[in-house]
Amino acid sequence: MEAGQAISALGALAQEHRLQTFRLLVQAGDAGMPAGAIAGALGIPGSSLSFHLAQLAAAGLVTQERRHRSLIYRADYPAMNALVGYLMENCCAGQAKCGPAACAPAAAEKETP
Amino acid sequence: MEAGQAISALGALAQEHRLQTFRLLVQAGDAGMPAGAIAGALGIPGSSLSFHLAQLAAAGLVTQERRHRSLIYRADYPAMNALVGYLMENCCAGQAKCGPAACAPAAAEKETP
DNA sequence: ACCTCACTTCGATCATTATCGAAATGACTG
DNA sequence: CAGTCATTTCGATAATGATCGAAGTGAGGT
Repeated sequence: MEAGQAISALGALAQEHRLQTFRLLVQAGDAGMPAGAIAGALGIPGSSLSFHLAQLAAAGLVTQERRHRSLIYRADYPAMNALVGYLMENCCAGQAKCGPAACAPAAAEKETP
Repeated sequence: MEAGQAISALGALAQEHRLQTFRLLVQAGDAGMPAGAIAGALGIPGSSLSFHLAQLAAAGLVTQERRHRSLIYRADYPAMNALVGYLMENCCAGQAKCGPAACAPAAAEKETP
């Protein structure tokens, strides 16, 4: 992972509504959530949420897929794993038992072998 | 970890020079680095670095300790672990093999049993 | 006790970002 | 093929953050 990507991702998460959104999607797992449901859960107007979802998508943290009339958003687990891996890279000069994190729901495993 | 703390920490890391600083300290491990050495490594004026170090400290990501004439900064590993733990909380609705990350150099172990 | 050096605070300027309602888009449904 | 509904784009406003030089602070050395 490059520094610029990491900064984008961290900046995307450093905002109340976007962090809530991302955690919501992380916990939703493979099922994802439609934009409207997220807006409802956070209690913010759709236009505001759309702005935040665009930022998360630009940072590579979420993906979207059309499902009937709704757009389903999902957390991008490989991106999340890459981000924490970047933060902890060469941790403690490699001297200690520093385990990298890894999260992979069933359907995302293809991207993180 | 509370949401406000996580947002502070993510916001603190979402900046080129602060991210570089933090990663430098993560890799420096228990030894830490004096402010002047960091400023030299990044090529930025001391006043700018001081501003960024204050933000990292306010977010709880680094600690400082006086050592002779220098101030030694160190990454706060428990805070880092808590942050990634917060991001991955209840990941995938708990259905998958989601391992939390943990990094602890020798001298920091007391804080993460 | 003074002086020196490492670092921080101050003040001003510039740039980026969050917010929301209204209007537009575009894909499914009947 | 027209209507409807979920979502995005637009435009304007307000707030927050980054930058740097100069001046200040305070612990250590001599």
